[in-house]
Amino acid sequence: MFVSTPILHADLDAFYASVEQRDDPRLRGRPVIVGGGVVLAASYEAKAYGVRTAMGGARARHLCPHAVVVPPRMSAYSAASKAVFEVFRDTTPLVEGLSIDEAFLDVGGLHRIAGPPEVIAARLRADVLSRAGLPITVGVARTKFLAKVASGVAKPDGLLVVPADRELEFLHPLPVERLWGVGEVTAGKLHGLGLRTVGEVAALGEAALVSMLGRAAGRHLFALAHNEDPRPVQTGRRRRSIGSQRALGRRERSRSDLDAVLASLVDGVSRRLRSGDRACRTVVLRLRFADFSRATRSHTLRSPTTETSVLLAMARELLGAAMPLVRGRGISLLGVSFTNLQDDSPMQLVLPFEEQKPAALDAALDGVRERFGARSVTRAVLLGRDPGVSVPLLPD
DNA sequence: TCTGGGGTCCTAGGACCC
DNA sequence: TCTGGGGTCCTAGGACCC
Repeated sequence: MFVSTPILHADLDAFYASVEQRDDPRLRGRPVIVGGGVVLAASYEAKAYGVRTAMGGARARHLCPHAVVVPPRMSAYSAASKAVFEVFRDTTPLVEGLSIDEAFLDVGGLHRIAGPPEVIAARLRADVLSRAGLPITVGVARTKFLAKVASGVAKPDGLLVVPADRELEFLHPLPVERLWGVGEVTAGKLHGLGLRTVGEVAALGEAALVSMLGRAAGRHLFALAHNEDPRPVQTGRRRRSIGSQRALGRRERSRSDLDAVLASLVDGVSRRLRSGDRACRTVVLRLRFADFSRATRSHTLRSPTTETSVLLAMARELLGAAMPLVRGRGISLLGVSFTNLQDDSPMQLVLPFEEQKPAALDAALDGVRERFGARSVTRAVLLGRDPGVSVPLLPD
């Protein structure tokens, strides 16, 4: 049935809410909302009342007054995610995580030992339920894109296999919102042209889509509507940025309040940066104003760093420079993210440095760069002749 | 009834270099 | 004295996803 490699898209159902229902039997069968100010997750019992992720908490409680609202327990979700990904990796080594609660699994080559994909998928669902106690939906298709569409259609607690010879038959009647990458804005533009199904989009030319949505988005949508998606399942993809943000509400904040929030954000993200053995070159400051307009300011360092002090100084400078934007509007959110991440594996090299001259030091550092193929040196320590003496050199 | 927190990718203009 | 075309990097903004 599958001419080429079948791909599974495995997606936990209402993940945070399911973890809460698993851990507290009193919540089972009842509408559960995770998160207070805004809905982080809603159980399917709550979704039946129209409660949706990202909805304001007040509106959600209005729609479903008898819902149980629980505060998020991120560490529990993180542990649950680890357990589920273990099941994934016991199924196949070719696992590409997309987020905390979903992944692609390449099960090509497993046919002989594990059976056809629909059997592998059914067993995966049973294993996740028995080992992690969580319901999961699996979509199976020839491409990543179609597998994801299939799991979306099959939710909740479902399994849907799209046979290779019936792909367009499955895809074309679906509403355009089902397409990965079509959100509110794009759907609105398509609706404006009277296009409601994937098949209607497919009938449109690529040029028309490109002129409406831009080059990449237009081509992407055209390809997906024709079920063209050659992307392989990729293991070992690394995170490209890390960040943290904090909503500040409506209240006016003093400059020192803002600075304290900024310092705690930078401190937290820097720790995560170091614990992941990464270094950062670009610091991005994110602001949201009382009217919900947004702005970002960024700065790129000449060499990557892991030092909180350097990163905080950068963030402070960006905030200072952005203050004129704030005037009269008030800040409702402050965020910091680090991008342009590079490896900061603890590689060390000791070079003799006999000549006490700066040029010789530069040459030694160049030697380190060359040896590791590194673009920069983020930390260096001078060791004295007396082994008890060492002097750290700060990055520039 | 106001709107969280974590990410990805793309675009477009300008600086700079060859 | 005037001037092409291509490439990379940085910055700001925006759409989208879970």
